Amino acid sequence: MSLRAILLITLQQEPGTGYDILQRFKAGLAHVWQASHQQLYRELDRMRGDGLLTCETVPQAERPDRKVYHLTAAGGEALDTWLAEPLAAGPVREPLFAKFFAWERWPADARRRELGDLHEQLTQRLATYAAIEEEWFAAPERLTPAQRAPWHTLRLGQRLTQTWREWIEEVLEEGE
Amino acid sequence: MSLRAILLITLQQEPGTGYDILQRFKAGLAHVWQASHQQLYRELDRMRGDGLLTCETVPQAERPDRKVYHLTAAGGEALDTWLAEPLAAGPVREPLFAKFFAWERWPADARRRELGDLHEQLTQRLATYAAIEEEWFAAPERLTPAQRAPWHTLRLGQRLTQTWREWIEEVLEEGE
DNA sequence: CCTTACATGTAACAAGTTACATGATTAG
DNA sequence: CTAATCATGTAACTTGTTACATGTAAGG
Repeated sequence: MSLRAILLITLQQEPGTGYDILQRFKAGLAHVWQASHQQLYRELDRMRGDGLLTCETVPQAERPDRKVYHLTAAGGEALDTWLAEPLAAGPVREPLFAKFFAWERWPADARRRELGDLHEQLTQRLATYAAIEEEWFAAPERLTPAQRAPWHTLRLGQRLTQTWREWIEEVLEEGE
Repeated sequence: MSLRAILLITLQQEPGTGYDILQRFKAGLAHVWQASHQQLYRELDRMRGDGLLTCETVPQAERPDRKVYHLTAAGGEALDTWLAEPLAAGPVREPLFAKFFAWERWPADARRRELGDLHEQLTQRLATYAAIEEEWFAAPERLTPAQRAPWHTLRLGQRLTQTWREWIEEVLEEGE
């Protein structure tokens, strides 16, 4: 259901094609959601079949037709229903943690390399977050609540990433 | 591949049946991995088919036979291969964040209820973590590295949970 | 010449969920 | 009587990944 909800939210803000939505994901929702184009096209078609969306085909010269999807009234209701009911807690699945349970078999050099690489990725992610924050949320106190809401998600992303990074540093220090 | 790796690790520590593995998940691996019994039985059978496990059927009176799975040499190699290569970063998918991008449509009371419930769940989880820590890791400085490794995963779990909880408090405060 | 942007899809597979099914034993 | 523990599975479905497929136009 989550992908559906994401698509309902995206299309409620503005109608668009599968391709458009992918671009929006890359631009602003990347730290919130990722999906492949195959998933999008399949899901959009199903949602149309379920009456949540309508599809308007816009022919183009020398290019495939654009299929612009719009939210229907039923789609809006489905979104409101989803927003109203609390989300079920997802299952815990942390593959990296599994390696810690096979510590003796996990070669020390592979471990240092893997944790080091991860540390670097997290550092990079923090830089990306900082750039997004500077560009969009430079003055959070002057934003409306609705504008500040996405900023909150960014802030949590930052803090979780920092927490991870500190932890990696500690683990690496210990196995000096 | 991750479920496979988890099963290889679990069975490398000690052979067992699907049912045994589920119990072990509940006992000690719950903050690392969760899987349903259907997933286990299916995956164990496939792994046997791929030569990673052997299956010894132990008949029992008045109960279904126990199917005890053991790691084969190929299974050990598969595990070592998995440990040696770094994990690919998983995609980001945080359904709760999506609601923040539909802030105006998200009713304030539903929001407060959902965040409040989540806060409570996280508090409960922290209590569970604390109990596990007291029971198994009371004196971490006296543990061997291999024994301390699972403790690290618990520590990160604690800190991530705390980070989440603080963030929820801030969001709730703001929408007073 | 090569890559990126534009714009859509099919097919097969892997992973995970939900529902259904069986059947004895033990504890409350 | 009810629920939990032991112990296994099948079937249908949803979700997500990977590989394959097509074709133009613009920019370096």
